[in-house]
Formats: sequence, structure tokens, C-alpha cells
Amino acid sequence: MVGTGRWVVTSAWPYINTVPHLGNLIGSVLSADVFARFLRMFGEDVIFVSGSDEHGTVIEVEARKKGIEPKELTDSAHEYVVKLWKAWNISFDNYTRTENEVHKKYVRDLMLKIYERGFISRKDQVIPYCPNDKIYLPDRFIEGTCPYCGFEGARGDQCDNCGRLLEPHDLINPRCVFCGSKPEFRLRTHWFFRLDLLEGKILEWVLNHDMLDANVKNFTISWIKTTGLAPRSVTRDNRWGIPAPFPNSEDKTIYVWFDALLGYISATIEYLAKQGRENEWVNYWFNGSAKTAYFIGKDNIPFHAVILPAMLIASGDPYNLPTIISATEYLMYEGKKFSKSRRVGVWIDEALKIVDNPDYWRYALIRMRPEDKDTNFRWVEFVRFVNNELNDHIGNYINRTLNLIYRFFNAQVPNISTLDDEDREMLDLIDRSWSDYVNLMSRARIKAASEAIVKLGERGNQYLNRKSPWFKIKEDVESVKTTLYVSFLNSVTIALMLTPITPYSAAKLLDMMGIEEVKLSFGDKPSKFIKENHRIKKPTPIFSKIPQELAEVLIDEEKREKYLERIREQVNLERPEVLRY
RNA sequence: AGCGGGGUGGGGUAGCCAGGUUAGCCCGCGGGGCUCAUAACCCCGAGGUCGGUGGUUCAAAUCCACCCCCCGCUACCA
Repeated sequence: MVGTGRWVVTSAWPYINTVPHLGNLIGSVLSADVFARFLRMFGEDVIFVSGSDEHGTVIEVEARKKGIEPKELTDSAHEYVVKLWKAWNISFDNYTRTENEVHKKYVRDLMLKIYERGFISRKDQVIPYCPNDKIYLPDRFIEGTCPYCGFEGARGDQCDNCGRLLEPHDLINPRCVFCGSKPEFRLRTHWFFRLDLLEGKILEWVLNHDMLDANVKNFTISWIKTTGLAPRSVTRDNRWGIPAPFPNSEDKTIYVWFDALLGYISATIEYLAKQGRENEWVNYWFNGSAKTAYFIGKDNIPFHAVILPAMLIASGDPYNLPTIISATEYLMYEGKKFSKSRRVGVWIDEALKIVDNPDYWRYALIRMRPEDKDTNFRWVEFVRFVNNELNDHIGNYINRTLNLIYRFFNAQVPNISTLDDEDREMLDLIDRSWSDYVNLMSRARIKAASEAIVKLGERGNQYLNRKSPWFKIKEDVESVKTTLYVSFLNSVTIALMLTPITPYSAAKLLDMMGIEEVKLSFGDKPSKFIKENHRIKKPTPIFSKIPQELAEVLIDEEKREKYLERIREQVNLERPEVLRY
């Protein structure tokens, strides 16, 4: 449970050869941001880190195609993405990159430590090499004719036509996907991380972990129990990456996966060092002194539930193993997978061109967060979340409440008078919803937690309608006082719950409600913010709807595609050269 | 192919793990009400037998078996 003070919150490091799309965002960065903000709201000491993952074959080849150095490519891509995080109001303490020196040194040191402790071994492998591009090709980067079905576009790992598993040398007429030339097969030495030696420890850790989500836990247990853990290669024949630190490994780099995972720690080190707190990072990483939370997509589970803990254990240092691994399922786009090559989906720079208030996107994305299963991003749903839920049920409800207080009681929140059953029921619901919200958020069940907000908005409207204070004010002022106090408390509760999700708007709401500083402890109730003679400011609507005309365009498939086409062209021009289509 | 997750009215979902009131909720749709509020809000109604088949049971959306479909991982794509 939360409440113990110190946290490192992280999200998977975006691979920087593309702009992230909405699915990437909800799975990692946005979820992590909401969680970090939630913890900070309760006064926890949080360091929220991530960074651009910039090494690996894909970027190396991409850069070569453009005739530039990989670093030039990642420099400008990184800069652009950093701007986008600002626009999305992501509260990183340190958004860094795998090319930073602290990181490179940290990775080399840690890998060497693992090596010295006997968890790295060497083995020779036959690897395809493109003599034209002068790179070694991962399986997926070889194409050829399938020996079983004759399909010409089969890849080195599998034939997409007949589904058979292949080895690169099975292919007839193999060719490099980048340039089409025929690869050679060369014998290379590689270094392997001995996951097999850590199998027992990982299994024990997972089995005894009571905070892991079922999808993470089940996956890991079954992986270990069915196939067991095998040594995994940690080196590559790339030039673009972190040089491997092992004896005689001068021409190798560290496989990007291992590289990027260790960024969580190096980013913490870098952050604290910049503040002149060089030695304090161990207070966030060693001896159970802090909790760590990782926000990832489901494809990332093996790396965070097995490989990362394995490396931390293998180092021999007393690292904290993951407290929370929150792995979302996938966000689909109108029934299809997001796909850069097929232009299916919406990218995070495009999104803000369509609707510029990031709070609306943040709200909608959290509401459709694929917490238990794949979820569709559908534009009708997006409009519904923003217009109907956030604007009507929540925003308008708060506006009603504040207006009534402003008009009937001259901006002063009335004290509670006598309570009837309905009042008690509402107060009880507020109470329960608040604790549900806090409990669910504490376990990173963000979407589930957000349901409490909607519920309070809906029930608040019902309550107000039944109580009809605008009618009763003429005959029963005492009951109106109670109604408006209860409704105000409900509004404050909603605003607090919105704080991590829609930070700009929630801050405006709280300000309007006369609440200046939000400092909570676990166990606190929202009522603590309602002072004696509490006064509010003149209410104005905080949320507005997506305009009718735009909503119609977005919902109609044909109109939408034309519209998105224009947006894409426009956004494309604003992107740095290296990130354009 | 194996493993994991999922398939609930037009859309989105809760329930299933600890089987038992007329399968709950939101949107949409039809009808009504209210007027404090952002053409908002509230109430009523139509609409589902819970992917398919078979089984266990007095009783299954909930347990078991098989099948179909979707997603992911295994598969050095980061």
C-alpha cells in the first residue's frame, strides 16, 4: 500500500524513431503521470522518470537511409518529443535519453558487475549479414521465399502466409529488407545473460508478490513453468548503442532492451546528481527504502517482470524489485491495430491539433484505459467522454452547485443543517467513493478509479434534482443549506479526484471553490478543505464541449478521414524532418 | 502450434475468482418532467438469456470439456 513516503514512478521508454500514438501514450507515459500526480497529491516523495530509447538496428538503419548519423536523428526526435510531453502536461522530473553519459556509464558498470558475478556467458551464433548495408540483420529484417508454401514475402522468423516458423537460412533467395541484397551468414560471438540461473529467485519473487496484477503474475509464472528461462543474448553487432563492457567485446553493443530497462535507475541518478544529491539515489533504489512503479504495455511484461528483476538480482546489490507493474492491454483504433505504416490511428501531436486542451484527451484516454482487456478508441466514445461525462455530468453539475451557493448564500458555503435519509445516503456515497478511488488509484487501477468520479457526478445531479433547492429556497431554507453543503462537498471531492487526471481544469475548479492548497495525507477526507465560513469565487464553466460541427465530422467516418488527412499534412510539416512520413 | 488474456442488448461496460432475487450501469433510441445550470439535468419505457456446443448441479453469464473469433507473448521486431 501507499503511504510510506518514497516512490520512483516510471514509464516504458518510448522508442524515438516515431512520434508516440495514443495507444503508446495511455499504456505508458500518461498512466505513469496520473499515478505520479496522485502520489504527489498525497504528499509522497516521488521521482518520475523516463526517457527516449534511441539505440538499436531500426534507428541505425533509418539514419543511414536519410544519410545522417543516428545521433542527429535522435537529437531532433528527442527534442520534438520533449515538447510534446510539455504540451500534454506530463510532470516528468527527468525525461532523459539513453545517449546520456550517466546512463551509458551506469549500464556498462552494471553489466560488468553481472559478468563478474558469473551471470554472463559466451556463445557463437550464425547471424545474417548484409554486405551492402554493412549491418547484421535481426530475423525480421530478412525476407525471402517460404520453402513450404512459396510465399515470396516470408520473413526470417516466420512466413506470414502459411504461418510456419522459419530460420533465416531456410529462406529461398533471402534478401535484406532494407536494400534487397543477398545476406551472408557469419559466425559471431555473443554474450548471454544467464536467466536460467535466476529462474528460482524470479519465481519465488513473483509468487510472493501480492501487488502484481493478474496478467503480469500469470504470464510470468507460466513462462517459467512451461518453458523455463533460457540464457538471453545481451550483445548485438551494431555500432549504434552502448559499447559492451566485457573482455574482448569491443565490437559489440548492448542489446537495446537491456540498455533501456536500466534507464529507470540511471535517470534517477542523473536527476539527483543535477540537484547536487549525487549519493542519494540509493535511497530510492536500495534496501526497500522506496517503492517502484512501472507503467507499460502488455507486450512489455517479460522485460519488466523477468529480465529487469533478474538483472537487479544478478548485480548483487540490494535493489528494490518492482512494487507495481501496471501493464495495460492494447488500445485499438476503431477496431484496428494502430499502425504507423498503414497510417491507422492518431498520434499525440495530431491529437492536440484536433482538440487542443490536453485535459480532454487525458480524461478520455484514462476513461478508455485498457485495464482488463483490449479497448477500442472510437471517436463517438471520445466525444461522449468529453461532452457527456466531463462536460455535462461533471462540469455542469459542479457549475450548478456553485451557482446555487453563489446566488442563494452570497458565495458562502452554508453549514449543514438537519439531515434526512437522502442527505445521509449522498454523504455516505461520497465517503465510499472517495475511499474506493484512493484504494484503486493506489493499486494503479486508474480507469477503475475514474468510475467513482462519473458516479459522483451522476448521483450528484440526481440528488440536486430531487432536492430542488431552487424551489425549496422559498419555503425551507434550512434544508437548502444542507443540500448545498452536501453538494459542495461532493463537488470538492470530484475536483480532487480529477486533479491527477485533468490537472489544469482541476486546479481551476479548486481555485473557484476557494481551495488554495491541496495537501492531503492518506486517511484524509475531502471535507478537510471546507473551512468555517468557506467562501467561493464567482463560478464560471470550466469545461466546454467539443463544438457540434467538429463532433459531427469526427463521428462520421467519411468526413473524418478527409479532416484527419488535412490535420496529418499540417502536423507532418511541423515535425522535424526525421519524424515525417 | 503452444501459453496467457478476452468475447455480456446498437456502442461502452459491471457481475464471473467464493454458482441462487425479474443480468446492474453509462451512451444512443422513444415518451414525460424540471428550469438552479453549459440546448443542461431528472424520471419512465423499448431493447440482451450473457461467442458456440455439450456436461456438472435443485439452480450457471458465473464451474468443467471441446470448438469458433479477437489481442498479446513465445519468435534476438526495441
